[in-house]
Amino acid sequence: MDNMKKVGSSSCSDGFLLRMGLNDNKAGMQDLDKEKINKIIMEATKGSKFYENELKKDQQVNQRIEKMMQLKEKITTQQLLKAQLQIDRLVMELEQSRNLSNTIVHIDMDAFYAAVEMRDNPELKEKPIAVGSMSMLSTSNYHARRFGVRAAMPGFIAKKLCPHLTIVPLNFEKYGKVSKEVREILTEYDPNFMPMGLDEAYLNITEHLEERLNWSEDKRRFFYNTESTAKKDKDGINKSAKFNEGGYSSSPVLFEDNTPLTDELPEQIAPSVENSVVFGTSAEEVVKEIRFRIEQKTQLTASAGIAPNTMLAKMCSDRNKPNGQCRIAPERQAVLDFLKDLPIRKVPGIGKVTEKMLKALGIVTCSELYQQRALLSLLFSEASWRHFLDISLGLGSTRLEKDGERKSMSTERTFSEINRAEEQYSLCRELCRDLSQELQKEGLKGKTVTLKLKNVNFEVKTRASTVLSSVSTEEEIFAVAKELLGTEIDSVAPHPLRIRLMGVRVSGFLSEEEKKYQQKTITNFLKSGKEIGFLRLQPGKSNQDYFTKNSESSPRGSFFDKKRAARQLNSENLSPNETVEKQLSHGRKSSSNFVEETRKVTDLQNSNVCTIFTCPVCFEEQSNNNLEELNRHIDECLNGSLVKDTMEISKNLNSRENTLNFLPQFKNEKVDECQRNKTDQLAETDHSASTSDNSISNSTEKFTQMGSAKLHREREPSNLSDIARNMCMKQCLFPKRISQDDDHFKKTKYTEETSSSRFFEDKEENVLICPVCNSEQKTTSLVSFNRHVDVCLNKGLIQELTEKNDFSSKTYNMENSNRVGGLSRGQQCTNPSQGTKRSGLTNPQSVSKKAKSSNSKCTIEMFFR
DNA sequence: CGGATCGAC
DNA sequence: CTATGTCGATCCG
Repeated sequence: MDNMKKVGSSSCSDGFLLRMGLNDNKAGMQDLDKEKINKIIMEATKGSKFYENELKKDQQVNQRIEKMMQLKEKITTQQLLKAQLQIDRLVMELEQSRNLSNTIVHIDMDAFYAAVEMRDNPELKEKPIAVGSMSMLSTSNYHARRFGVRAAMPGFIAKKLCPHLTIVPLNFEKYGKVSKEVREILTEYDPNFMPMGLDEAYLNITEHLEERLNWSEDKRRFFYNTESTAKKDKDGINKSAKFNEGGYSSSPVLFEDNTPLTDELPEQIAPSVENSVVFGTSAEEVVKEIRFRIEQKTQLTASAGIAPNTMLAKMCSDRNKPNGQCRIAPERQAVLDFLKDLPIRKVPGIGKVTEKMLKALGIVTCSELYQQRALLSLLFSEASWRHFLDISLGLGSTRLEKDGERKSMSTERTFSEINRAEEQYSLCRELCRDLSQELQKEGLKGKTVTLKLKNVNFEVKTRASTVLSSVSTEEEIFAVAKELLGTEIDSVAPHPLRIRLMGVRVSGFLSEEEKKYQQKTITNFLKSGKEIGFLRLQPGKSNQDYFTKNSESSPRGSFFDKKRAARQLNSENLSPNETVEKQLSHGRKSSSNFVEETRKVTDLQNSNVCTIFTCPVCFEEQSNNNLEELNRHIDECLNGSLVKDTMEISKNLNSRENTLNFLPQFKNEKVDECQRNKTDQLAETDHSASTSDNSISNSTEKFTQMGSAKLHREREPSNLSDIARNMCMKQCLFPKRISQDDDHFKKTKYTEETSSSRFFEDKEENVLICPVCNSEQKTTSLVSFNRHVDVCLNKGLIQELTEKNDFSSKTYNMENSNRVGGLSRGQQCTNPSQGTKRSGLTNPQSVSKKAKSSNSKCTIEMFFR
């Protein structure tokens, strides 16, 4: 039996192939090798529009990589060392927050759709099949995979790879049913389990495990589904066995992993009970039990991963696929061992592009990802490198977060070329109808409508438009989408728009809070600081113009200018009272809304309930009972005191730079901000860090608030941790030293002048803390201090730092700096944050980045958010 | 905000 | 005979 299993599993080339990701060798002779597969695919692909577009996209990625490499060239050893120090601090914090106390399970049904189809149609067993259409396959069975037939491959190409391939059309209804059956089982182990699509789910079985300890054997006993087995016997249990490929044992077709059930169970099986099996109390046993039950119930097999967090669990479930399971023990070292040689591509969230970019840096495995952390932090956005760091440390989410509110909803359709405008419009309407139905199911309304078009050359375009009141009905959505579509049609006129796909999306949903004050009292309206309908009131323009951003006004033009201009016009033409009323009336449906809003305003005036308004411009509370006064105040704010006021705020924010830059920024919103490259950001980092750490905290707090659309003005106390403070202090020292060495910093001279230098300027004698060894250094000159720092660095103290952190030095051998990889920036990691919750801002770079980005937007338009 | 891009399935 | 999907999230400018 044991033997058979082993033979079964090792001769099961499916499993092998899947695990390897590719089938390069050792496969049966009818299998195609990788080269041959690629050749066939290439022949089928070459010359197609699709392929040309793929090439184009590929080149874009290559350009990005090239850009990154250029940026990398500019990175100095010093920068790298500095980054290394910062990150290793962070690593220590992350280590401390590592949470291994949860047991997360990822369940993944094997070749789900294909397996269901095979189960329901015995004729398909043993044959290579795929589910989908000639245009696109959703999945394939393991037999077909030997020919290179994969999910997301068009059927006609699959046919070339495997002429005998049977393609079964999708039948979601059926899969949904099966999926439900599986979920019924899962919910017993974790009522809050998180399904991911029809064939995957995460469970947190921590609690179950605890309870289970006290369970009697009976509660852990499960019976073979004799009925089903009997049926299978008639139907052909052989087929079943074959379906499971490689002769996984007859009935429960499980446990081909190295701790076969049979080894553990004999004593546990109560001799009196035939046809049953008792599972133990360990996590592995629980998962075996789950898989056993799934198979008994659905005749389908699942793979599973057990680990301390979701990311690891997912990667784990991939390891012994199909019909296998794998566990990462809740120990730090076990996690690191698992990751050591794991290709980054296996990590959820790392896709084709990210893989390629990292590969250009010589990074293929997770441990390399760790080794290059300093470099990555200089080349990628903070969100990206933090995510990389989480990955390389094996950190991930330890709870199954309720999927937050959705942020968008969309629908799209591919079809054969449509080029008649009329048809395009009706298609568009259809999409809007579908979408609106879905939206209304969830009771959602959104303010942004996006139209997506793919032309016959596979080039994709999206065009969005944000309107002032949220939409959800077919008519409302279509009204916006129609405009967008019209603009696109016009833009290629007199040629027809030749498209093969159209999609419509709605986003910008109202939050719960917003939904409430959508019930609009003027008080909430003003306090919320939400848009006020200035735009609509500009004479000579139809409202329509404002609903699509295609009117002549430059899209990047100053919001403020528009708003103010409109506002001024209003003031001239309308009494203050009317102004507010008008502001409240929402464009398009103005007549009905207007009446309604007017009534509300009147109500408001007649009531004494709300006597305090927050001015949306200056944020001062206005305790005016009457709207006239309020309007007058707003007018004043907008016309006169605005600039002054804002500058005061700016000063309050305690950033010299802000104040200095405010005016130019105000006049010309297109600050050089956007053009800064990553290296500039370094300068920025140093710069902000060079002010006192107090000011950093304060301004950070402040900016954060500003951005958050909550219009508080109070100053929050600093809440940076001591560690972060410390880091900021260190930051103060390094910029100076780097600025002497690095051309780039010379360019941004103002940085030094405005802040950094004051640490040194008038003091011939300083006591400075060496950022490396932490000892106090009396220095008479920067040069001598820097010399000390150099010595420290060269001593390899960084290594010590790492080792203190007890980072497996085998696994992560961080040779200093010589490994300077370098890349370009721009790569974004788009993975949903799977990171564990971390407290606050602990990284100077992040501090400055936040402050900076908020800073750049610290114009009046901010107040209108 | 708008547009493009990435990744999951 | 042809023929390469749908969705949500994120990030930059």
